[in-house]
Amino acid sequence: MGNSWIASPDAGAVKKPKASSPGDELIFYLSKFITLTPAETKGILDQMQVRTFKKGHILLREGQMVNLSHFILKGCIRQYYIVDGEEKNTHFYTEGEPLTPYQTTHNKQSSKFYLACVEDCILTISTPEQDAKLMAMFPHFDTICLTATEEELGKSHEQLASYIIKTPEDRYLDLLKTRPDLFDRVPLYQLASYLGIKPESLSRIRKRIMSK
Amino acid sequence: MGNSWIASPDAGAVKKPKASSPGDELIFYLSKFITLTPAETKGILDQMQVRTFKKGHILLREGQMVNLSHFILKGCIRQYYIVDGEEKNTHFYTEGEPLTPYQTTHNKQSSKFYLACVEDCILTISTPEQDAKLMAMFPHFDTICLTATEEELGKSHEQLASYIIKTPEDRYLDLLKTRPDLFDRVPLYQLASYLGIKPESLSRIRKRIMSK
DNA sequence: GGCACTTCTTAACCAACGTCAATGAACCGG
DNA sequence: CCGGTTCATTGACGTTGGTTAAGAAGTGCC
Repeated sequence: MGNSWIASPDAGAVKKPKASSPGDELIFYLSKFITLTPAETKGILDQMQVRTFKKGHILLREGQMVNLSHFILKGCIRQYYIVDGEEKNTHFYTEGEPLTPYQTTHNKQSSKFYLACVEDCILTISTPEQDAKLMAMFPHFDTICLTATEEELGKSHEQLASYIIKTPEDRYLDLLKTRPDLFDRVPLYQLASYLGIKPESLSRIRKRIMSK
Repeated sequence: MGNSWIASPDAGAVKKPKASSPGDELIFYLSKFITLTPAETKGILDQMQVRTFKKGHILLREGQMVNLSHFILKGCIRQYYIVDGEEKNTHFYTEGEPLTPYQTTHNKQSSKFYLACVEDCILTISTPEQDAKLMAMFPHFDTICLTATEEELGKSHEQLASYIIKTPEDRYLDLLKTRPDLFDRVPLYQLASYLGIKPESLSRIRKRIMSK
């Protein structure tokens, strides 16, 4: 609603050449790990391909072997599996997060999950070839990627631990604290499956908490 | 039992200079990602520090800021949190797996979990400085690490998905299939917490399955 | 406005896990 | 061999989540 970046009414395909602000998000992310020279910053922004996608657009389907990497400049993307005809959400990615299909890229396996836009999205897009080009341009770029990936792995381990250790109610309260924005962007029934429960149970948990 | 590698009776501290077979495990692991030249193989093995640890030895405690990396040549290590005085196991690492304390290393945070030897273990040990030295010796070593870390991240995402999607019974059956060795090495009550349930529930699940 | 669709909530009933307590098997040390 | 410890199992009972069905609130379209 009222998002000035979404100019075109058709789904996707609007190329955004190094516009002023969207690239900043990516540069900010990278500068968490390394200090970029102006030349490097320019090189990255010149390389950068940006596209918009409409709410509901499916970036990746089960069985596909797409291996594009994305970085979210604006919007929200959910990862989900379909089990017995039911969507099970396992991740919500938002602004400033990288999105790499590891299984597909390295093991030449087809994807087991879906990726879909929860809202209108602005994403960078890069092929493995483009990534390799950037690596070649900037010698220490793979060190950045290693650090970033290790950070993601640490987060993933912590999240896994929270599923083993905590109750769904605990996880709901955690999510309220750590990612309150999701409650304005994602319907509750999708967050329910992310918490590992059914929408009816989430309702009961919310009711239970209210009366405390 | 009858493990000829465990020669010394005291906990840890037995340095094993590039002995014949234990290093092979590490070289095999690395060769999954890259073809090593004989010189590289020798360099890695020369750098390699190996120590044995006795069953029950705690490698890392909650609150510590140790940042040693390990690679398991022999044995089994469990990662666990202590919540309300109870141990909650979140990972079991076995032969041929790397063990890096990401949070501690990068974010200078103290560890939230413990690492303990389930059995007598033979591990490589390396400091961040030694890792950096290897990186400097072999230009593409960080690319290997990136690939390995991305693979770990993919696995972690899949495991997280299994907790969101599956029932404890499903996870028990999965574990029987994918890591049957754990049932000979790890007591059931520890596997129970790994499956996200209490030992009593695991008993009931096993009984339920028996009668089918 | 009226209708369809989506999303969230509620209720009743059942299945599964947690809790508490007790039992028994296997193992270890003296 | 005995006594203590660890580990797995079982039963009774309470709590929580799943299932099914229904309804209410909000949204968009004709």
